[in-house]
Amino acid sequence: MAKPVFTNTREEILGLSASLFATRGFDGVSMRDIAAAVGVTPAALYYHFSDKTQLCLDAVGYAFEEKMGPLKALLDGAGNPWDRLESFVVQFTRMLAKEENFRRLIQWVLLDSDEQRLQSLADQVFRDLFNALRHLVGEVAPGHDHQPHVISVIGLVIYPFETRSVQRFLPGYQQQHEDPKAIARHVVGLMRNGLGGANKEK
Amino acid sequence: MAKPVFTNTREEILGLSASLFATRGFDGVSMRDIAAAVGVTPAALYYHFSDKTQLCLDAVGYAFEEKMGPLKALLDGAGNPWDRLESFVVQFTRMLAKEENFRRLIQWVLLDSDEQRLQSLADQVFRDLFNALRHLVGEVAPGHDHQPHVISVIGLVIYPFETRSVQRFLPGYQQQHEDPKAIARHVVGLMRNGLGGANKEK
DNA sequence: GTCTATAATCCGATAGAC
DNA sequence: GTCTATCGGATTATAGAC
Repeated sequence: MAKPVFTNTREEILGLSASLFATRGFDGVSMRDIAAAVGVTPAALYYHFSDKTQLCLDAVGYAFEEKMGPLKALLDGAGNPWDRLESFVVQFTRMLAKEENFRRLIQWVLLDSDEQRLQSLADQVFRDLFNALRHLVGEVAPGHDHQPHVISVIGLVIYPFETRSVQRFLPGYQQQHEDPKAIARHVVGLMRNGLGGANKEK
Repeated sequence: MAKPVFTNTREEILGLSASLFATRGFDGVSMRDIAAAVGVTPAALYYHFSDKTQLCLDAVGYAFEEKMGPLKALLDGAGNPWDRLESFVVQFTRMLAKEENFRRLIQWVLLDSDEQRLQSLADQVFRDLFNALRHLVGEVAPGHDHQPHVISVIGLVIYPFETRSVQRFLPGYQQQHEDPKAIARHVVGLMRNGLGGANKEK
C-alpha cells in the first residue's frame, strides 16, 4: 500500500484512503482523516466521490486490482499443476507479507454486512481469481469437490498473517514464523501430505 | 450469542454488547446503541464500566469464556491423539456454525491495532487453548515445529466461515459447503493426507 | 477543483437528582 | 442503580465563493 506516486488526485485519494481503511476500518476513519492525508479539505473529497461509502468502495476495488492483478497470470498457463499451485502459494504469501495493509483490507471486507457491496466485490475482484484457482486445484485433486479445497489453500496462506498480531504474545513464538518462505513451505507440505508430512523444521 | 437470559444487569450488558460489537465492530457501535439494546440510558452503562473501551474488553472476554470454555476440556484428557484432534475439530466447527456472531467477534479482535488490548486478550483467553492445542498437535506430528500446525488447524476450520459471506456470490457455491459436518470432514481429511487424500464427495 | 463556512446530527462522558 | 439534562467536540455533508 506504500505507493508514493499517483497520476492524479482521484487516484491519490483512493490509494491513501485504502491504506487508512485497512488500518482502522470504515467506521474508524473520518473524511477529515482522509482529507488530511491527501492534503486537501474534506469538501474537496465530495467533488470526486458522492459520499464516504462510495469512496471506500472505489478504494477497495482499486487496491484489489493493484495487488491481486499480477497474481492472476500465475494461475493460468501450462506445466505441472502441482508446480503452478506451489508457485502461486509462494507468490501469494510473498505479496501478503509485503502488503500488510492489503491483507488487513481483505479481512475488513469479509466483515462487511452489506450484501450489495459484497456482491459487487465478488463480481469485480474475487471471481476471476477464484475460478482460476478452482481450475488449478481440480487438476491436482481430481474427483474432489473443488470449493472446499480452494478455501483451504487460501486460508492456509492467509491465516498465519491474520493471527500474527496475537501470535506474538503467545508462548512458542519465533520470528521465523513470520518468514514468508517458511510459511509457503509449510503450506505446500501440508497440501501434499497433511500434518504428518509437512516440512520438518524444529 | 443468542443468550436470552441473564442473571444481572452487568452480564446482560456484556452479552448484548458482545453481539453488537460482533456485527458492527468497536467503532460501529455507540454507547447509545448498547443502552438501547439493554433498555437503559447511556448514563447507566457508566455505572458498570469506566468507559467504552473497558466495556468492549470485558464483553469480548465474557464471550470467549462462554463459547470457548467448553472446548478446552476436549483437548486435555487421554486416548488416541488423532481421535482427540478430530473431535476438537468437529466440536469447534459445530460451535462456529452455531455462533456466527462469535466467529465475527474473533475476526474483529484480530484486527485490533491496540497492542495492550491484544496482549491482555492473549493472556486471558487465547493462551490456555493455544497451549493445549499445541500439545495435542505435537502428539500427532512429533518432530515438527508445532506453531505453524496449530495455526493451520485453526485456519482450516475458521476460514470457510470467514469467507462464507462472499462465497455465496461465487460460482460453484453449494449449500452443502456451509454444513459443519462436511467442513469438519474435509479438514480432518486434509490434516491426515493433504489435498489429494481429503474426503472425496463430488 | 479546491476553498471557507456552516448546517444538522451524533459521539463519549459527566453532574447531580432520585 | 438508574434517571434527566447537558457539555464539548467530532461527524457527514452541503452551499456558495474563487
